[in-house]
This record gives sequence, C-alpha cells and structure tokens, in this order.
Amino acid sequence: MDEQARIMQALGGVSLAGHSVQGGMALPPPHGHDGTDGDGRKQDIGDILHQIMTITDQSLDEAQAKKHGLNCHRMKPALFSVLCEIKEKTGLSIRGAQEEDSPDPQLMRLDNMLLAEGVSGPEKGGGSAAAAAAAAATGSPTDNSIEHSDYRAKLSQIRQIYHTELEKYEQACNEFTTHVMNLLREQSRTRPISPKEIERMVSIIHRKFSSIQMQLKQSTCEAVMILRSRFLDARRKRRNFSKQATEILNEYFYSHLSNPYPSEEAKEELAKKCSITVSQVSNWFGNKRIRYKKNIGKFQEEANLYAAKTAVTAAHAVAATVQNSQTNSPTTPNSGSSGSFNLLNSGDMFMSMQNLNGDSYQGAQVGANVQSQVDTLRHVISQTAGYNDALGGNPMYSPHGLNGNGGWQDATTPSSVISPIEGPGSVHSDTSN
DNA sequence: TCGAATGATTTAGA
DNA sequence: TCTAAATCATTCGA
Repeated sequence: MDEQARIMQALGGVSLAGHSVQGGMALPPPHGHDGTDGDGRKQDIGDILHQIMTITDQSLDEAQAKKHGLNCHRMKPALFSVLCEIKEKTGLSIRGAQEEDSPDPQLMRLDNMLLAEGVSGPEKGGGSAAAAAAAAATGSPTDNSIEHSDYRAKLSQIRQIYHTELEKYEQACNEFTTHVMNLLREQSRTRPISPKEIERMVSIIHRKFSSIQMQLKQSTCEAVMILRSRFLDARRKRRNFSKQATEILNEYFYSHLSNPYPSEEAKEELAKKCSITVSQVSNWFGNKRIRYKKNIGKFQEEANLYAAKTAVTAAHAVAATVQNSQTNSPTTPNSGSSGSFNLLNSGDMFMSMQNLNGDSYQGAQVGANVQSQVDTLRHVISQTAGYNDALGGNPMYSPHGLNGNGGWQDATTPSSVISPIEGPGSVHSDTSN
C-alpha cells in the first residue's frame, strides 16, 4: 500500500468515526475494516495527524508536493463534501439560536427619530419643520429667524457629520467583507468552506458594523436632542416686548379702560401689530388689568400720558366725524391718525354708544376709536377735577371702569356696551404652553 | 448687585 | 374655557 492510499484509507476511517458521532450519517466501512482492527486504524490516524502537524516543518516544496498529492487523490472530492456537510450541520446548529433577524426596536426608534429630525433621509430644510413645531409649541412669535437659522445650521452640521461617518463605516464594511471573502475563497481550495459559510461570515461582519452604526445613530440622536432642548430653552426665556409693542398695548388698554377686554379680533390685530402671539396679548392684558387694579396710583401717570396722547387724536377724530357727517363724505373718521392706536378694521370699529354719562345714544353709531377717545377724555377730565379714589367710585363716571368691588365687568357690561361681537369670554389663555 | 419691572405659569373659581 | 390672583423667573436700569 502506498502512502497516499494509506492516508486516504485512514481518513475514511476518521470520517466514518466522526460522522457517526456528530451527524449520525455513517457510511459503510471500507473493505478490510469491519470494526475489529481499531488499533490499526488508530495508528493510521496518528500517522496522518503527525504528517499534518509536521507539514509546516517541511520545506515549501515538500509541503506543496504533499498538498498537491492530497488534492489530487481520487477520494478527495467525496471526503471534501462530507466535511462540508459536517461543517454545515454544526454551523447551522450554532447559527439557529443567534440568527433571528427580527428588526431591532431600538434601531427602529433611532431611525425614525433621525428621519423625523431631517438628519437621515432626503434633505428637506434640515429640521426646519422640527424648529417650527418647537416654535408653535412654545407659542413664540415667528420673529426668531436668527435662532431658526442657527438651529438649522447646527442640525445641518450634525447631518453632515452623520452622513460622512456613515459613509466611512459602509466603505470600511465593504472593504473588510471583500477582504474576508477573498481570504475564505482562497482557503476554500485547501479546506472545506461552503458558500453558506462565507455568507454567514459576511453576515457576522455586517452585524458587527451595524452595531457600530447603531452607536453612531445613538450619538447623533443625543446630539440632536441636546441641540433641540437648548433651542427650546432659548425660546422659553422671557423677552421684554419692544417699546413699540408695549406702547400699542398700553394705548389700547388706556383707551379702553372702561372695558379692557379686547375681543378675539382686536387681540389678533394687536398681536399682528406688536409681532407677538394672541396668547401673549392675553397674558399682557391679564397682567395689566391685575397690576393696574392693584396699584392705580402708580399707573396714574402712565394713564395720563396715554390719555393726553389719545385725547389729541380724539379731538381730531371727532372733528373729522363732524366734518364728514356735514359733508356726507364717505371718508373714514380718524383715517391717517397721527400715530395713535387705530383699529379701524377691527371688530369694534363701530358700536352703539348707550351708556355715555348715563344717557342713551340709541342708534347713534360712531367709530370705536371715538368711543375710546371719549373714555380717555373723561379720564383726563376726571384727573384734572381731582379724582382720587378710583375704587371709591364717581357716581357719574368711573374713569377706570372699576366698580366698587374692583371689577370691570360690573361697571358696564362689556359685550353689550363696547361691541356686540366682543366680550371677556373671548380671551385666550396660553397656559397650554 | 439689588430691586423694580415684566412676561409667563399655575391655581382656583365661575 | 376664561379670568383673577398669586407666584415664578428673567430682564433691565441705577
């Protein structure tokens, strides 16, 4: 028996033994081996193992020659396929437990968030929608374009870094996969490596890189959350209204002292003029009413100031009204007024003056601003007449519109006196912020 | 740095 | 749901 034949005979014995134990796929024993000469087989196996172990000690040429001899043996393909089968079996049993490709909920969450924030997916304004949503949630005005652009710029930076890193990881993953596949293909010529095994190796590599990608996504999400919270915090900070806005609000307040409850339309108009939200207008009036009522003396000067200011306008308005009625001119009263608050287009533009000095002006319709100015004029007159105790109540006219209990509504019924369409019930509260 | 001013929020009541 | 009232938190000017 030559050496190769002996090796293969012995290998056949190994495969059978191995097979019967591991896979239960025993082949019939070759001739001459009926299971009784176990000692001889063990000797053969020992020889083969020895040869394999010492193959590295041999010269390259010798080793190559032996390798070639093994590769060219007639039994080699059969042996190879049996080994492949064994590997496949053991591989599957290992794989079964760990290869359940159910989508990771955490990864899905991260993906969804990145998509919603505009970090992943197609670029569509870089999270401006998120910024707008945040703005809407805080009820803030839309005049924070600087903050918006700042937010967008930072988000864009995050997006850029994320995509660069993602690209790097993908590239590295592909390169590594190709490298490993080439290596395995090369090795598959000398040892049994099935395509499925290569596939499995590739999937392992992909899983490893996926976990790295998940870390990247997690870090990106954290960065976005931090950015967003900072953005929201910045918006939550209180900012004083502009002087112009305060002036407009004060003008309205003091010219409607008898009923400082702007209608929904008036609030919208004021909000527009002041570049603030309707909720902020409501807050402002809420604060103003309570603070005015609490300390009328303190606000006296301010009231006089606005009263005097609007009195001039009132005089002009009345004069214009008279002139218009005389000439039947369609010109709107007080049009082109000299800077005073003007709500010509608002809901309280016209109203019935029913309660002026206790008299009833049934059917008489004048501009709302005229009513306001009349209020103001009364206020000025009462001031100059030595009016001191607003809450004490001038029986004829309370300049502040406050009743004995310090309430506005009881003095005059706002909805009926000022405007049929406005009333205190229409004031918004922004506590939902 | 301190106190007043002021916008926002919370709570209770109608 | 809105308002009054109290309170908080921030801004602003001396």
